[in-house]
Amino acid sequence: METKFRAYLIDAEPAFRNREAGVRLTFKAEDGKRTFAAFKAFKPYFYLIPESTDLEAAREKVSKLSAIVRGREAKVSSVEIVERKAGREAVRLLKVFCSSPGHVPKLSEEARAFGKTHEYDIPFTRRFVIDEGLVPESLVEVEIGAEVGKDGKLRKTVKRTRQLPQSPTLPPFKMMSFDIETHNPSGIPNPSREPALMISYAVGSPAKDAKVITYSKAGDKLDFLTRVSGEREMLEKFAEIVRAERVDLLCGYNSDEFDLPYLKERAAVLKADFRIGRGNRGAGIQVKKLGARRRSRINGRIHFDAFNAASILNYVGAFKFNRLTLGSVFATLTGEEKLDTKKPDIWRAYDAGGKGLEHLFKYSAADAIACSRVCDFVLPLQAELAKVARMTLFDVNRSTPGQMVEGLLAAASSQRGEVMPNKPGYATVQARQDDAIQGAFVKVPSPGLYENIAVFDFKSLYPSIITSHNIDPATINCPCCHPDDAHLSPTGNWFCKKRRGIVPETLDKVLDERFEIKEKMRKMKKGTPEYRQLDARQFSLKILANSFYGYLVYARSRYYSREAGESTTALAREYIQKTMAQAEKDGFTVLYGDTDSIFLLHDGDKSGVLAFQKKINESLPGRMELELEDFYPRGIFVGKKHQKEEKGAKKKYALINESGAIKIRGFELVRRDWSGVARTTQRKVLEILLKDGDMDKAVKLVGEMIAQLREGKVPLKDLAVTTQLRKSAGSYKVISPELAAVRRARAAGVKVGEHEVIEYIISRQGKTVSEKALLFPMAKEGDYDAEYYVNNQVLPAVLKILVALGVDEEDFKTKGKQKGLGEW
DNA sequence: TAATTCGCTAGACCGA
DNA sequence: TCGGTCTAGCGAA
Repeated sequence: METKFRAYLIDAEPAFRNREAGVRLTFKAEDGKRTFAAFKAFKPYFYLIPESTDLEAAREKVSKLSAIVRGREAKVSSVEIVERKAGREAVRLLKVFCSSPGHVPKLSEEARAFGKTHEYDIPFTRRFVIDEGLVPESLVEVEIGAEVGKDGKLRKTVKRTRQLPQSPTLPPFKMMSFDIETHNPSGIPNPSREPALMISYAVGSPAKDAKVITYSKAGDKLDFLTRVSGEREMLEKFAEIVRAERVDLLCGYNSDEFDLPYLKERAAVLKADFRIGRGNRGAGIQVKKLGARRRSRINGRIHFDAFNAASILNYVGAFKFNRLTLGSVFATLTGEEKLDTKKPDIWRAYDAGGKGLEHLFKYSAADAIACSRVCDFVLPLQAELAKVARMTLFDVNRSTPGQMVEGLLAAASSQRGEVMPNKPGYATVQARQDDAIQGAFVKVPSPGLYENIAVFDFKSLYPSIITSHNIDPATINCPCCHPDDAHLSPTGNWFCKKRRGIVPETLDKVLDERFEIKEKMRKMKKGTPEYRQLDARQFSLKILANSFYGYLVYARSRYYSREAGESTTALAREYIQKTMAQAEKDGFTVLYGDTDSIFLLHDGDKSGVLAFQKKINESLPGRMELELEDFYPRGIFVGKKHQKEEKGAKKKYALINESGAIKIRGFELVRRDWSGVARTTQRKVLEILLKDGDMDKAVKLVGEMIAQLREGKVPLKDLAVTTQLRKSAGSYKVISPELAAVRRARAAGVKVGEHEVIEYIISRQGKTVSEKALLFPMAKEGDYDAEYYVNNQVLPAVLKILVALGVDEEDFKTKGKQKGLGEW
């Protein structure tokens, strides 16, 4: 029996058959109807560059290597002599095969006695995907054969795979989201003793409704409940549903760390039949420690943790979430509110029963739906990241940007016939972290109100510098080029003009593809599934492109080069400063600039501005390009807090464009660690000044706000300051207001987790700000220190703006008094 | 085992 | 009580 067809390769796991190493590949048929897995044999290996020039002799010795791995003998299975490039050199070296992926670490360590080892730490399935030329989560042609095993059963084997041209489509996964609620009066989840109370789930994408499995007898009017007789039955029911629905992708929120490990342990405690995976392999959940976190794999299905996706996207700046809770992420992505409940209320509501418990059922169902919606949002992006980085969706969902860039470079290295550089050891990492690389140039602005501003920025500045100057750890100061005839950097280093480095070459491809996609998208109808997937693809390429510079100077990078990094930023500073100088020469006033942007004052004649842009672009090398961001009729810059001079504050400005859209950066109003009252007042003042330029109106508004504060009318939610304790509460040197508030709350018995994002207000009780700080849940409506909010929040936020626009500070305060607003 | 540096600001802390 | 310095957090790019 042999069949050939087209299917999506959706997962790859290490596997064995008849003691032979290989991978278990999971495919989803192109029409979405069938999911199936098959085995393909694949031998793990590593490279050895022997010290001795006698390769044959080295090969003899290495083939006899053995080691003890977990009490058993591990032997080298075979050794080949191959040719690869390492750095600038072409070398002949040994490719050492082992019989199990688990033997590679030990055997490569033994092999170090004979020379330098490489690529011994490339994850096995990633190695397979690259060597086989496959792109995970995309369509492949696959030939499946069947053979009869020793036990007489028929087993599917992958005979051959062929990668098909990539198209941006999401594999037709059968999706299911889920969420659990647990009983934890102590505040700390304890799966060995405390039961899981309910499991909610939602099937499909988009999921229409959620169901809740429970063994509670309450809530008989709720039609979305599935009742079972006990906790064990609940677990078994859930596993049964996952199997019956033939789920490919099970999505949770923080389920790597919480839900799945919890269920796994409950199943063990209760001896439940919890076969949630595919195949007959026990519970089917494997929980592995991954640094400080855990990751949970389900055999034969993709476990997708939307929390991981949200936190990475937040980290790289693709999205900005206030908090990484499901509710907050859901609200930011969909603009909707989710039914909420406080954590301690869960077990209380459950124990109390009645209405509270009904609310809890609804809350749990809402969580499953919210999780499903978040997943719908981030999944296309993660799938495209997986394709670009050549990792499975499961892996990419747990990867940092650094690991994704590394995945991409690993594939490029193999294609170029190179051996990858090794990861640095502990001492090297430490040394690399010692002193910082000089970064960007930021021009000091002068405070004031300006008219006719044009803003330019260099398109993908660092990536375009890297590709246009061939910046790479292996092209730096090459012996084949004379510095005068190479790409020269202000640091004195030069980069080869004859051979392309792996970093610029790979980055170039990423940028080229993104450009092509954006071009294609311009001609398409927006909102179609195809358009959305293309958008996800271009976005994932953007994220990756922007991570290359970071990877070059990241201490754990395989392609680290301090000099290459320094050259990138030095060139960036040079380009922006030269462009600014040219602008001045051409009669413009340069207002401001930060890293890759330039703010010019012009006389209202846009053609002059465009002519300047054209001239600059003609002088730029490679793919470097100066883009016109927008024209702004008005803009405001302010002074620094403690500075009498005329110098302005960097990274702080407000602009209004010709259609009236306002762009604000750096001001207190964009910062969560300022109160709502200060932020809204500042926003309104800026809007008035940018739109109507009416200073009296702005001043009046401030006065009104102050009066309201003093009358005690402002609600607590507008007074809360949000911040995070980024260290453990015990390790602080200085007791800040937020720390004091957390300590007070804990002393009163309120649970506050480490590193939690918290909100606090400044009450009237106490002398210093710290003494007055109270966590939001402990504060009482009306009990706030009005003078603090006037003098330390509202006034500092607006004064600098008013002063920058010519208001005299003393005069302003006197006027305030005359209008009967009290003293400040 | 989360790419980087630059910059602003607060409130605490400390010594005179 | 003051003014300078330090610690810490968040945002721009």
